[in-house]
Amino acid sequence: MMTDQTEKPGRKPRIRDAEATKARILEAAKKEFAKNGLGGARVDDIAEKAKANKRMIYHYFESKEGLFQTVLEEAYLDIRSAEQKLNLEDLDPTTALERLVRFTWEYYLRNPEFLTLVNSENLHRAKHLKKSEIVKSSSRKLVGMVSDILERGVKAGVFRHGIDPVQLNITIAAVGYYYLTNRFTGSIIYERDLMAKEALEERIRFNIETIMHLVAA
Amino acid sequence: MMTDQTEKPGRKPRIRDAEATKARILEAAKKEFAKNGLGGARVDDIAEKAKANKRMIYHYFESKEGLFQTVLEEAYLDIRSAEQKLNLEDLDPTTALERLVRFTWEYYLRNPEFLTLVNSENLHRAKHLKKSEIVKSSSRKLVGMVSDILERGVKAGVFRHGIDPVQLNITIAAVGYYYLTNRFTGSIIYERDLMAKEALEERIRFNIETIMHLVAA
DNA sequence: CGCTTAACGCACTAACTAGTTACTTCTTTA
DNA sequence: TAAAGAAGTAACTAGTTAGTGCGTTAAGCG
Repeated sequence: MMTDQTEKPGRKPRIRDAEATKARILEAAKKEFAKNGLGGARVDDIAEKAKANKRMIYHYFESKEGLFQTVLEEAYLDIRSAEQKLNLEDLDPTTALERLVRFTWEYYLRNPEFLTLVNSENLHRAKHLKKSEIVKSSSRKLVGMVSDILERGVKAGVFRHGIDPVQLNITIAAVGYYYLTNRFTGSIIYERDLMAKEALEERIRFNIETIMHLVAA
Repeated sequence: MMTDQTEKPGRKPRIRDAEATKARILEAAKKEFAKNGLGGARVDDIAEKAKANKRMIYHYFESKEGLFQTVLEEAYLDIRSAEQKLNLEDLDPTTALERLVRFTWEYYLRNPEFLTLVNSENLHRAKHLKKSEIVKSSSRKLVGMVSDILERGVKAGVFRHGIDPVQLNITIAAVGYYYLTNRFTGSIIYERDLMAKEALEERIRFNIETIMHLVAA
């Protein structure tokens, strides 16, 4: 059936912008996947919230899983690129390490979707991330950064010798990640509001202490 | 329609055992929820794997969410009860703390469903756990245990003063939990098999070091 | 032994869900 | 300016899914 739209003066002509539509879909998808997981997210809801047609999702991303993979990859690239911008190599080792711990904490705090996306990906045994070569190479840089800080610290006599940069990296992530991803069950188990302003401040202080005691000479 | 079963000599009469059926359903549900999350798990699959009829799930647990809540509650009670059996109050503070760190790690390692169930519950903002009074009270005992170890350690001059037992508790959980729940993405990011025997041994050693340095006087 | 109660099972439904078909409409460029 | 191709849409399909209605069967008890 044909509708003669020139007859209706009130209708707005659709503005076409592939990149903008793609970006809206990705943003909506990130929120939905983070809120409900890969299995719980609904393609129809994502389309609606992106103010796009569902068909466009399949046009740009092939499938729901293809969309998830893109969302996940972008999330990893975002945190890795933010880490690069810290310029830790220009700071003395102690300051650099503290800054990384603080950054990691604040990134998780401001981007809680990242935590949920990673959890979702682990539920699926990382089958989407496996395919992403660029995420691997950007992660290598992060390990290199921490490795460099450790070496400089040992040379300066402020850090102890023999710490594995990968283990340290994991631990820096762990002390923030666990607290924040489990903030709901944690608030019940420990009977305090883990997301209260003072609680958050106390936690980052504690985390910095933990890491500093761990590396101290 | 009526089937005269006395005519068929080969058929085995169903053995009726409400408790056993309930237990089989719970066991199957734990596995399914852990594998696929609350949203991804299928009630039909749970029924099949429990060798029970789907109708029984609704008979005993009212709904899929009711079943999830029971599974989750049992999981928490199991770890809390295992912690109680450690008898940490009979050990000197340093040994007691190391034992708790090791126990937590090994529990997570042997019961990976626990990690996934907790993740799933946090995706749902802990709405099921909120209702469970018994989980709260058993968690209070855990914090009390750590609190006691810390106090004894300070008195004995081996631990430093002023450490918050809740923060310590969270950190002990964190360093194991993060590593294991993110073992799939972690193995890609850090380009090593995090679940290899030596990797696991290295990690528990590192975690004990982390906690010991943190509390050391 | 017969009766009640609780365990159990089949077959169904109403709502949902990922993905598709078959179009229309806008934009660019030869 | 016309044609081609890309962006966008609505309605549909085939398969799933949580939850139920209702009948059957075993076990315990007076």
